[in-house]
Amino acid sequence: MTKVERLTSQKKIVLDYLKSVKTHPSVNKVYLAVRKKLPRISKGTVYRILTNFKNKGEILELPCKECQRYDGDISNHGHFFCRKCKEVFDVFEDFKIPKLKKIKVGEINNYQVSFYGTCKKCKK
Amino acid sequence: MTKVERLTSQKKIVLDYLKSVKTHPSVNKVYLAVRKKLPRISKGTVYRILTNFKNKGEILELPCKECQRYDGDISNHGHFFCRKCKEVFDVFEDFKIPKLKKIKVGEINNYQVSFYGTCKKCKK
DNA sequence: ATTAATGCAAAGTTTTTGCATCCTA
DNA sequence: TAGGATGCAAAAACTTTGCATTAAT
Repeated sequence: MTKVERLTSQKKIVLDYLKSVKTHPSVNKVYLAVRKKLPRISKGTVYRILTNFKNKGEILELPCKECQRYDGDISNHGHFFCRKCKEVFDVFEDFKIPKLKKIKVGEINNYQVSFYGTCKKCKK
Repeated sequence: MTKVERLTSQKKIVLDYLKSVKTHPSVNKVYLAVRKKLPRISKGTVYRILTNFKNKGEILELPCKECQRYDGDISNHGHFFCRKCKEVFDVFEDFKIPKLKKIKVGEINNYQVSFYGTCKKCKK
């Protein structure tokens, strides 16, 4: 028998919160916000729910603060992250990012394009 | 007197390693690799050196595994990360990523474009 | 000789996990 | 009422930091 996922009030409230907000909250921010409605929720649950929604593609995890991998090649190329095997591949296909040094929000030093999906090996 | 940075053998070997390799090693991978040449190097030093090179723009930190912020808006838009105030902004400017469902390395589910720089407020 | 950088170990932080209990389907 | 999800707390994992010592300039 295949496992059937349940919709709990914790999940509903976390998702409502994320969908209602225009900021990009951290795990802790989500925890603090949700706790106003569900004072007994635990951080472990918030972690589990966020991971769950992320895996289903209902929310995005942003590539920001701490990132665990480094690249000595700082030339202009993208990265492909395989969700299955966690491998990282370079992407040299050309994608046109406008050479805007300044966009509305501020001045750009550099940018990165990250692709997520399944690599050829895992696809088989 | 302004502080003058020194070039140590630890820094040289870490950078050589990152520039010589086509993979995207984690902090721990770097540590293990470099330790073959410098058996007494500590992990703390590797962290310090990687942060140092990253800040100088000599290496890239990739937006991969765990990232601390989430976005309930999964529509197609980019993000701008201010290096100063750590704020995150949405970027709705249009950048043309080819609608390739399959590129050489695998099948894409989604992608993100991340910009790094200084936001207007911090620029002043 | 100065003093920046390292190694070490301890402290701090973040994330995961085991398990009894709760509650959705 | 079966078993997926939670709350709690402990463990694991990851990162930073203080300080004595080393070594680049």
